[in-house]
Amino acid sequence: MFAGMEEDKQLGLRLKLLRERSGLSQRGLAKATGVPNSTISLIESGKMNPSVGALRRILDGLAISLSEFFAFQPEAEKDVFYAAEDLPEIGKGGVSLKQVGTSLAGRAMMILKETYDIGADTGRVKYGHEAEEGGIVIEGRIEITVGDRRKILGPGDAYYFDSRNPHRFRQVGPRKCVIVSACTPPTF
Amino acid sequence: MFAGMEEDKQLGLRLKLLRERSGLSQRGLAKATGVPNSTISLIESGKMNPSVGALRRILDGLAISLSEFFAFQPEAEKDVFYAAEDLPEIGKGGVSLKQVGTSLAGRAMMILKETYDIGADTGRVKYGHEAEEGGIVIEGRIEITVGDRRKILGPGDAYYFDSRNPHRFRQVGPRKCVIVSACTPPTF
DNA sequence: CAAACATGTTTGTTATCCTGAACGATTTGC
DNA sequence: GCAAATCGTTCAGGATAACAAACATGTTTG
Repeated sequence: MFAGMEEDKQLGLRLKLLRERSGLSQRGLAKATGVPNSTISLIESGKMNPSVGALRRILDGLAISLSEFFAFQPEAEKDVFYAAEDLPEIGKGGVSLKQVGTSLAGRAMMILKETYDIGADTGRVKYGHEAEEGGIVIEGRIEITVGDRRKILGPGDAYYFDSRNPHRFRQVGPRKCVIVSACTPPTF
Repeated sequence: MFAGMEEDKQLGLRLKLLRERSGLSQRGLAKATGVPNSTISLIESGKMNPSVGALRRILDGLAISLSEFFAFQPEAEKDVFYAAEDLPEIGKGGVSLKQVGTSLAGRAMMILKETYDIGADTGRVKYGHEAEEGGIVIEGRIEITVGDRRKILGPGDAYYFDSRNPHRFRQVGPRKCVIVSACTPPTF
């Protein structure tokens, strides 16, 4: 036995739902993808933890990308309003990120309220992450480095860049820095 | 050898970038997740096609969901800083919109700093195109109506909705309201 | 310089994914 | 009514992912 049995069950149910939605049987999907029906059965019943490659081949037959598959939420209730204290918070090393929405799943973008403590520094980030990213400084000052460009921004100043560029955020000055930013996942 | 070698290379590269972004070594991530460093090495170098479960355990250590991971795409180019006074401003009836970026062209989203004077009201707005819109209240209070839902938000509170729904923003309380928001542009 | 540490890589061994084939249970056709 | 077809499931096997330990190469430290 292995650890992630519960997660495998969920993954299987998700696949089953998507397969049935497209009107295919396990064998039909097997034929379309070259993956044996037994594999599909085991995955759907949560008895197997598939490899990414196998899952990809199966999803190809459903014309679904891995990104879409994992973003898919059968019963996703999309909230509209979020109280300040309910925003999920991600903290690491003097940087606090408050995230609008519980997850990127099904969202065109993620909005963050970022708080940088005195001296906080994201470190030199060799490579970027999401697709595009921008924001406005609310209070305090921050030094932002994007590629070979560097600038110190204060309240009201803004930035917008392709976040696949290497970038670094470093708080400067006597008070903490607050930024509201947004970043987008690529459609892929 | 197996078929999806190229895909595994990309997957590995992606993981490597994300790991390095968070400043962890292979061994550091291994320790944080319980997954051996050798496994991480093999995955990153594209020599292995990991199971979903293993990948999930690894990504847990990076605080990244599978959904976010597969939505991630490396590449690069384009960046800009904007001084507060250079932000293009659109004003109409007590509402001031400061727009990050001079043009929407080629941008995945538009970021706005919205200032609502006392009593300002957008009236009912409905976008024809498919778009999403969200934001965080910085100061003051505002009543937001989306479809049949209505709520008054204060500093730190947030919202996110499909902007095809009719929506309305109305300042309330004794002081002007400032919001930083983001919305997706029309898909041309 | 040498010892100690850190990094990513490679090597066996074990666990398990993946497969083709066989199995019961329904449904369809004549 | 009895094949024939279709459905999802289960079962041994070869293939390979996952693991622990050793390896190679810097980098830091005394």
